Amino acid sequence: MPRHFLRKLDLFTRLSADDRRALESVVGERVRRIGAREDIVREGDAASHVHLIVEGWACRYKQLEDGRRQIVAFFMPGDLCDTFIDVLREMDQAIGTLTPVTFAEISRDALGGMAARHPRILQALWWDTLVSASIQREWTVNLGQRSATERLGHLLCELFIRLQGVGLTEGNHCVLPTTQADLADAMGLSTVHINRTLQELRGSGLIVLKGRNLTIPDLSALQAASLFTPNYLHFDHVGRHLDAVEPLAV
Amino acid sequence: MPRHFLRKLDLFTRLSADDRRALESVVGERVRRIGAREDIVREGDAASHVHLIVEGWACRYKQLEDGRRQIVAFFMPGDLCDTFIDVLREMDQAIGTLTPVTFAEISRDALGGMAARHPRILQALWWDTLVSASIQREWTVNLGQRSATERLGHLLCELFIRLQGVGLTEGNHCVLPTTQADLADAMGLSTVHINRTLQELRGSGLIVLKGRNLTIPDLSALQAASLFTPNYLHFDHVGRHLDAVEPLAV
DNA sequence: GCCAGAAATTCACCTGCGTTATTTTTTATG
DNA sequence: CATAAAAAATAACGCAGGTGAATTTCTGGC
Repeated sequence: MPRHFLRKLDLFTRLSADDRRALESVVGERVRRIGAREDIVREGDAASHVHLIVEGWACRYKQLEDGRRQIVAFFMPGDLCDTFIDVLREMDQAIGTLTPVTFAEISRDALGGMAARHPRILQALWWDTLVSASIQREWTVNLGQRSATERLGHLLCELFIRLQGVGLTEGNHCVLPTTQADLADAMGLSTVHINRTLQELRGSGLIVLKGRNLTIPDLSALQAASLFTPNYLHFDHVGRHLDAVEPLAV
Repeated sequence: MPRHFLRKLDLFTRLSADDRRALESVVGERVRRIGAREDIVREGDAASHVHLIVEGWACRYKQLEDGRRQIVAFFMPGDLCDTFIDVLREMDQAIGTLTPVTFAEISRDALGGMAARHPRILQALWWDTLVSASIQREWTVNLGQRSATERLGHLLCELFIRLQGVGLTEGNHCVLPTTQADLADAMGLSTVHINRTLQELRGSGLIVLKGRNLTIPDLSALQAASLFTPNYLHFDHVGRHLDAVEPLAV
């Protein structure tokens, strides 16, 4: 069940069969499925559960009083939301779906218990949490300094490489299920300008985007154009590269 | 020595005298002082130490290849940088001083050992880490959605309340040691526009700023003008309010 | 109290992106 | 397959904030 999640943790550490079994059982306990454009967690909710995205995309967002919405993070299969959240009392932002989503709802006790019994899993959860924080910082850089083209290009690089990390790319191609309005809310740009910017990226041959199908013909070219460096994703902890990760047994 | 830090943790939990002594000894082990505009940590450094700001201000920043700089976080006395960082291999951003800074350099082993022996401290460190992450997310909202005036007002609210949390305000007044260029780099605006925006905030009576001296005559007015809500700082975990925190014994 | 460099301020002009509105295309749904 | 609703694309115009260049005001060191 937590196929993509296990694959992602593999980027960081080697989990034992026992670890894997424990994870699978905790994750399998309570799995739910909801439609697109619904909330998994609302602002102000008690911080009681951790959620693992099994299928589909979601986002963390904050809605301002006057309606403006900022997406502060995208969640894709394999992503854990609010891993160690139980220390805080209530959620300060909401988590909503962008597509229909299947997710596992994990109680703090179940997660804590497992972490206590499986130190490598605990270590991997920390890594995942720290990487999320690192991504958040990079978003700050992205919104603060980069032009619309660089900014959007940077996001596409990040999403593509993260999808690669959980095995959801095929060659230089992946599925990008967000609408242009979602991208706009994430990048602090208007939908009109997202559209213009996508045209520009298309025009310069850096991306091919038809419907939900994204192809990046030359990832390093897009990276260069977007001032993107992947170090902040910390995918290289154990000194392996993506290509070197053997396919995950399903 | 870690006076402000202890005071901040007090917002979250009640530490025992024993906890406090342990913290003090770990923090006192290696204290250094460096000048303004120097780096404490450079991008690419091994992630070996944790730093506690004892006096002065610093920031986490990232410099793009072409010279643009984004400040992604401000550090003030009592702030811990990269608490659980040892899981990651190398730093993806740098930490530099804005003023002369006194800081404690804590080895991962010393911190880990203490955390293992003092569960309440561990819990408090988690809280601190999660609050930092929450602040980072709010910065994303700030840069993505708010206008220059709201954005800067929001930052000033946050800094003021954080200073309050470590006992560095007097009434509605505090010291703001940043230059306008620093504020510009943090807010993704030009120095010229930061200047214009400060004038505007002054003109509407929301702030009084002379040199490093900042007064906020009516904090709730500034909050309202900036769409600021303090929930993301999670200062209310134990249900107490700032006013109710007794002065810290020094 | 003087001096140099840093910081703040001001000015004039410009551009990247926003806004509003309309049209076209795609995608769900009965 | 028809239809409605959502998403994408296009267009015209406006403004928030950027740029570059002076100028003035602070600040720290002697």
